[in-house]
Amino acid sequence: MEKKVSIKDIARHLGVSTALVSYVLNNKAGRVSVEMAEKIRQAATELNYRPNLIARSLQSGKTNTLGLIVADISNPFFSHIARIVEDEAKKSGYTVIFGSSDESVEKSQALMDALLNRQVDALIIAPAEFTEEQLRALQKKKIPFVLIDRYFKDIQANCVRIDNYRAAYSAVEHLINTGNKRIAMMAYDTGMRHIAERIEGYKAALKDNGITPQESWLVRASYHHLEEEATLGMQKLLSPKPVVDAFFFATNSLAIQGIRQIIRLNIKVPDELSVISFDEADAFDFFYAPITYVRQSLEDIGRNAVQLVLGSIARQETAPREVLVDAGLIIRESTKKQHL
Amino acid sequence: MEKKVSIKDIARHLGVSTALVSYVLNNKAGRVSVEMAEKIRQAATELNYRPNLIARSLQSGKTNTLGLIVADISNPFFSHIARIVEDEAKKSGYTVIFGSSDESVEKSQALMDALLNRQVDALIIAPAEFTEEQLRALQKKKIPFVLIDRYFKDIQANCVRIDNYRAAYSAVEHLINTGNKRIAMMAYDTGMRHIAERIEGYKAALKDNGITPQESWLVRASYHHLEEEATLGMQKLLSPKPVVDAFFFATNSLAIQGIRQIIRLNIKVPDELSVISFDEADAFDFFYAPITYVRQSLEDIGRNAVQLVLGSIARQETAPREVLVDAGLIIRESTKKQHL
DNA sequence: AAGATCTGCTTAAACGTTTAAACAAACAAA
DNA sequence: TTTGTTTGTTTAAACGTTTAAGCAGATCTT
Repeated sequence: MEKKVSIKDIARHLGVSTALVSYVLNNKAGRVSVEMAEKIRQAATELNYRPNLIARSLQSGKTNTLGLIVADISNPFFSHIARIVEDEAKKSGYTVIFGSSDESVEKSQALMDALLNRQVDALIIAPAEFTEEQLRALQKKKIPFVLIDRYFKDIQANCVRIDNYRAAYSAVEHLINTGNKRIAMMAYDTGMRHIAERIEGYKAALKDNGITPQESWLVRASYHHLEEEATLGMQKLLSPKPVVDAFFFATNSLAIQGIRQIIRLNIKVPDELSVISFDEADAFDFFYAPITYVRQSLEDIGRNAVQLVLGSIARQETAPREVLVDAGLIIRESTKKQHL
Repeated sequence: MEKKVSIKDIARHLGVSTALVSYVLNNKAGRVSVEMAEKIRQAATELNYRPNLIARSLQSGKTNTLGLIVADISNPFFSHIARIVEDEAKKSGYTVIFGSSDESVEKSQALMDALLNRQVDALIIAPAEFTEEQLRALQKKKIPFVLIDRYFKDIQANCVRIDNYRAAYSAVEHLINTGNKRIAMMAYDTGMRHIAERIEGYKAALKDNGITPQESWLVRASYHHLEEEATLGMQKLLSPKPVVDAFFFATNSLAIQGIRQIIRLNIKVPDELSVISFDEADAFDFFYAPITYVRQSLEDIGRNAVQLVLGSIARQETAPREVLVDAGLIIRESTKKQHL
């Protein structure tokens, strides 16, 4: 690593003070002569000066960096958001450091520590379960942050999300309207509110249509043993022949696993089983009966999250804002029963 | 943002010097009394001291941060690598800042500047086309970096990749062995070497088997107009009926677009058309004829990249190393012609 | 008893910026 | 002419660390 050019080098090179150089290079040159300014700028390019943002940050207390905490950056849902966040942040001169919590309290804590030690100006977080305390700690330290996708009942914080209850309700309603009665749902085995509300929406839609939700219809799978538990759960309801008319998946990762089973068991969609999922996936288009899904605008989520949190930074303290983004049902073959 | 606790605060609190506190907290305590050390450590936890890594970095000249530059973090290929890189880096106490170059020379340059200004210790780069100069600049500045996935003929640098020629060759060979003669290929419209070598491998395999590659069989699509150009290119060869027996896609993003067309045109795979792609995708499993693909281990790529670049940091200057990771053909339905 | 060594701690400089305050010279106002 | 203001620049401190060097006091050597 070659010796880097600092403001000091420019100053020495021109025989002036570092202060002057700094003023010019930051355009805070209220009272610098035009000639001097020109000379300094020229020397800067000549010597190929690059500001050391670390030094700047130490002095200013701002890093112009956002920390992004998601469950798993390799999950397309989150990586897509990451890209939006990146672009939106860049517009305001911010850089993004990311980390995957792996839905673990400990990793989440470690991540936050690492990001905060690096003095990120704010955090964008898709929080893992049982991390309320960590969020409260952020609030106590007055670190601006915004939650995305997930949220907690007893945490008042900036949050960008959809109305999960309503989205799930309409999805299930659609299943009912297309002639399904025995409707199963697969959800993560978690108490997280976004999932809980999807389940509530599912149950409410059933009840409101005179269907009594059966406990056995609700398949739970844990994040860390998704494949096994999803497989097992699906088999119970689908093998040898489906005992339900339809399946509603609470996330796309669950749907991917679930549909793998549907393929393996050679169940005909939608005739033997209607299918609906949350979120998008290329895979949904490639299935012979393209999957109907609840679309949430990741663009809206990412953009609003950045806006919100940059706002919080700018005007110091603000009452937490909650942004609800739209979610819509994209209806396709997987919910079109032939006999209708 | 509440006042943060610094080493100075601990020192004042105990009436000792900051040096002593620093020595203890860094376990460089060769000559500190046990009682004092204990007192300091206790005060540190009591006051909830968190080291300011920015300050540490300024002093040490190391940020323990890696910059990751990919074409698009929302592309599963890259986001998967990002996750591996993240995990592998964390093992050595490193954090990752990422950015998407969007296959643009300018964005790539801007990204590098941004990352270097933030004093990242090294870069992991999937370089965009025509960025050779940028890489040479890095070499001149002696910034450690490692290329992944892509590489240049005239740049001697650390690099982790597969043997693209050979991988493509075997893929096409497989198509030939399963009875295909007129074999088309879709590739990005780029001179990038990894793509060029895949094309060479494709042509060589044809020639070696007595098939003369037709120029019209090679469909080119640009990154920025992928959808239109891929659509158009596919239609020329497939509509109204396929004039080729098989299609070989140079990347999974190309395959996704291509297969969309195959679905739209209702072409039967593999009977009317065999299909093979590079890289994995959930979508490949969901197609009625699961897609045969060339698998490269993203784990190997990510892990080796981090190892290589951390090695470069540690032992200052090293001759560039090139790591070839394995690639294997995963054979499935999309290349199993019925009449064989 | 005098020097040498060890022990436990402090001093102070450095990393590369920013920025309030000071200052000298030039100019304007009275 | 004196006083005041403006202009262009410098000084110096600060941000939170690390770390070489220094320095007393205690302990060991001979």
